Amino acid sequence: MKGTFEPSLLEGALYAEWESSGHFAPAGNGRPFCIAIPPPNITGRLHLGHAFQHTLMDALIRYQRMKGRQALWQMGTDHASIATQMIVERQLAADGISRDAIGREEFVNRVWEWRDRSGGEISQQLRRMGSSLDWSRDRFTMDEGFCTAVNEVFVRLYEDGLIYKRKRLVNWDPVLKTAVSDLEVDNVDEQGHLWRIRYPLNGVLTSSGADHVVVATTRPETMLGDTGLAVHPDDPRYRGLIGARARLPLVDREIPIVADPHVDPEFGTGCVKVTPAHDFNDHAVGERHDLACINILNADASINDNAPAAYRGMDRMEAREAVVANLTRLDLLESVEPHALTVPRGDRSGAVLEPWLTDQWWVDVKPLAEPAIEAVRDGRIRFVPRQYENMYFAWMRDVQDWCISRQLWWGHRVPAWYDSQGNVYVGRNESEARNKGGVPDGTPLTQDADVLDTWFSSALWTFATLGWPEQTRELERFHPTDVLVTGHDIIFFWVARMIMMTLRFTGDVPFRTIYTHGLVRDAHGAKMSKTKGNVLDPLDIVDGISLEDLIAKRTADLTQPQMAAAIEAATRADFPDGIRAYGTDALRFTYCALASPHGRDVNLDLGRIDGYRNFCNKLWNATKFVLMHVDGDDADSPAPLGLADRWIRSRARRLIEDVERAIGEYRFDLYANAVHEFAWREYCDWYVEFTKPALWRNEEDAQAARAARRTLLAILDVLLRVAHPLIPYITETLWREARAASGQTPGTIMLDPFPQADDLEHDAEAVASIEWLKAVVVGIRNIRGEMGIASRVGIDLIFQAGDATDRERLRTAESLLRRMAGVESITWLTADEDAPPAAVQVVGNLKVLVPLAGLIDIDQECERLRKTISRFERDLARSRGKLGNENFVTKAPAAVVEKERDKVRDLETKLATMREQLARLNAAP
RNA sequence: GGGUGUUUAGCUCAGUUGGGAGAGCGACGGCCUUACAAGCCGUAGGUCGCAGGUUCAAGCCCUGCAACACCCA
Repeated sequence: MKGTFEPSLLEGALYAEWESSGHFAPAGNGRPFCIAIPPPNITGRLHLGHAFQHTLMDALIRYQRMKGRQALWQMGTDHASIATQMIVERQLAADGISRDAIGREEFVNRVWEWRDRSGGEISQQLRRMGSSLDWSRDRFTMDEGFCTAVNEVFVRLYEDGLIYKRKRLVNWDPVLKTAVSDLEVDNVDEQGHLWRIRYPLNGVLTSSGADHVVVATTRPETMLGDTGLAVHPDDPRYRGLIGARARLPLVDREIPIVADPHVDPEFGTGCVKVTPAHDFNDHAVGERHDLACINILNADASINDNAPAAYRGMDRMEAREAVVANLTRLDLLESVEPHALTVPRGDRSGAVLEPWLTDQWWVDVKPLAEPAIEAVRDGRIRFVPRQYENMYFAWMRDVQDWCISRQLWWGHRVPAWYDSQGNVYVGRNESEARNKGGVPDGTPLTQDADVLDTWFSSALWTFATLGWPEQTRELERFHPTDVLVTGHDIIFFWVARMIMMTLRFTGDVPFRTIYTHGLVRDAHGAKMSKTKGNVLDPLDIVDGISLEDLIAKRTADLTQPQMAAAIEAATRADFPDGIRAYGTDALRFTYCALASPHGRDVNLDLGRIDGYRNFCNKLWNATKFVLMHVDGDDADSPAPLGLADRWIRSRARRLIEDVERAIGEYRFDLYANAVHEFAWREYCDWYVEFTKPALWRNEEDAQAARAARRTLLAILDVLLRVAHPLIPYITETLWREARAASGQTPGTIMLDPFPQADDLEHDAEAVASIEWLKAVVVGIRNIRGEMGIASRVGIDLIFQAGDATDRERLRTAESLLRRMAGVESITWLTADEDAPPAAVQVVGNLKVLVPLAGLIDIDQECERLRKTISRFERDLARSRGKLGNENFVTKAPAAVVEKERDKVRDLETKLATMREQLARLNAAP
């Protein structure tokens, strides 16, 4: 094995080979295991959040594949109706083309062209992350089969009365000129104003004798559509006015004053204007009191002809100024003051949304929600972590009807047709609609112009990707899928709707477990956004990027170009040297290590990635070491295992057990930590060092050397396979080298069985002996470190006291001890023999003495001893205190009490030894 | 306003039916020890947000408060 660890040299070629060999497709006869990828939008590039999610899914898939299951990771992409249409429109606009100019058909063609270009980029990024997706089954939410599924679902829900068309208030985006669902509304706290306006009364006076009432509003322009005033029925200020009439200023319309218990007497003056056509609450009030509903807005939120001529054609904000100016002129404006309010904005366009009365298609969600709630309640679907279940229940219990039509061109067109009288015919296609409606062939029908909400199609994801509505083999085999890995931000958008639709149409759940992870944030915990200029492309971490390129990337195409300077400064501060090439494995390992059990957000810190890249390097070098010593002959010639060999096998067994448990609980952090800890702290730091004496004395003890070589190789093999789901590239590379070195023809680690704990025996005696040895070695190193004894200086070690076990352990481990602690000679004294002045460590009943002569400063050692003694004294006092407490002794479990007694005995022994040693040193010349 | 979560070492975070406070990074000191300086050896550092309560025993359970984050209205 040559060279150093260089991720870029091994990743690309390996993936291409895996893919072309067909290893990503499910194979074998094992129990099926399936994950459907949350389909990335075709709109853009993968971000760090995707990469995080895909790492976790790939780890699960690779693990299950190695466990022998038929593992399918279903690939696919989402057409992302609004987002995609916006992007393509923007690109056309840059060329001076408007969507209206080229027409619907041509526009949709352009989007398909764009999708064919852009979709490839996403797949390349997914491949670079090592994702073992089954590309041969790639799906798209607008491919032919998916369109069939969408129409099928629409028609069946319509026939069951769960889809209906109705004129209702919707959230209207006046920039995109489409309805959006409640979930697509961002409620943003903003600073605005509260205007108090006088509405003259018609023939009555208020209780205080005024000829008008004052109405407070944050949106004065909507008064053009007012059709009433409302007060609380118990509000004494207005009791006499209920049923009376007021005159609407500027419009000169007579409007009634009604009493409604939903009016908040505390807000403003306690008397509110009612605009049923432009406010959800007012709409409800209007319906309760039979008030007229006057729409004053056009689709672009300009004022329409239902308003007085003076305002027609004005934008709503312009109209607001005009209304306020005119009220002022008429002396009807009592006051205006700053006021904090919540403004509804479209999550895509950012535009202020208007409640607007339009014809839309709706899903009656309640009947779908009940079985979906039940599926989670009875445990057929499990959330990990658990707490998201509450959020899910809360939302589902109070779920509102879902507006699924969008006034867009890109998406699934609503499968409904109209004749010239406006009668509607719903069918899987035009001819079915015509037949079912009994419409003669000669009568022209026009299809509904609207498309469906993107989430309507993605709600069918798990079963439509497997072939539904046809009853395919894949559907039978892989559905329900096993686990959904997703962010908590789309539980309502997507997860809940998948559960509802899947239960309805397959009679089963879409998945058994929902693993929700947090969002990936930057190292400071800030949400990544293009506007803030703190986004990172996962591939820039994999491949590295220079500072200047990163700045250029972050400041390109900004919607707010004035931010460029600040973004550049922040980028320079965070990445003074740009980003080095960490490789995919290091990034993946970092993601797993940071995947917390609480599903909370992940702050991605380059320092962490750096550490895990070093870990990959460590694996590389460890393998290099092993292969330097291995020769193919060992494979078939067993040799009795030495102490260290038996110890590391016991440890490897525990590694497998720990990892199995961790992945079963979706504890990717524990998985990563277990691998890291074992590979570095046990295999490299101790076991590799233990083998060196044997390897170097090959001539004298060929058996021991062979046992060491075989164990080095066997455990490396286990380690690489255990780590493979996390870090696929380097493990595949090293595993092949290792297999080749032992004379085997390697296939792929991907399909090699995951190690089984039962193939490795636990040897309690070996573990105890090595733990003893480590305690002695660490004790000596501690003295070396604190006394500044260089490692090249050999030590003439003295053991004193101790028992037969200590002697036996020294006998079996002496050569290891000499090597690990730099020991020249070992002398064993009985407890009553005189030892020369020395620094001491106590291991059980055994004193480990490092003689001072020429090496150690007596005062320094005394100081060290005093420190240790006082620490032990504190511990001892606390333990004695506990044991002195009768309640503790009688009420605590016997095991706990006994443990405390052991501790006291141990501390007493150590303290006695150290005090004696201290006295001796103090007496020394 | 309602809900959920978080608060542990300088930083990022673990802490598994309540039983001796941990890791990584960073800091400090020492090492070019024949796999690895992307390394090796060692050291320091915490009133576990605050105040109560339950218990022989609380980072963990209960109550209240504070700060922060997110979801919903």
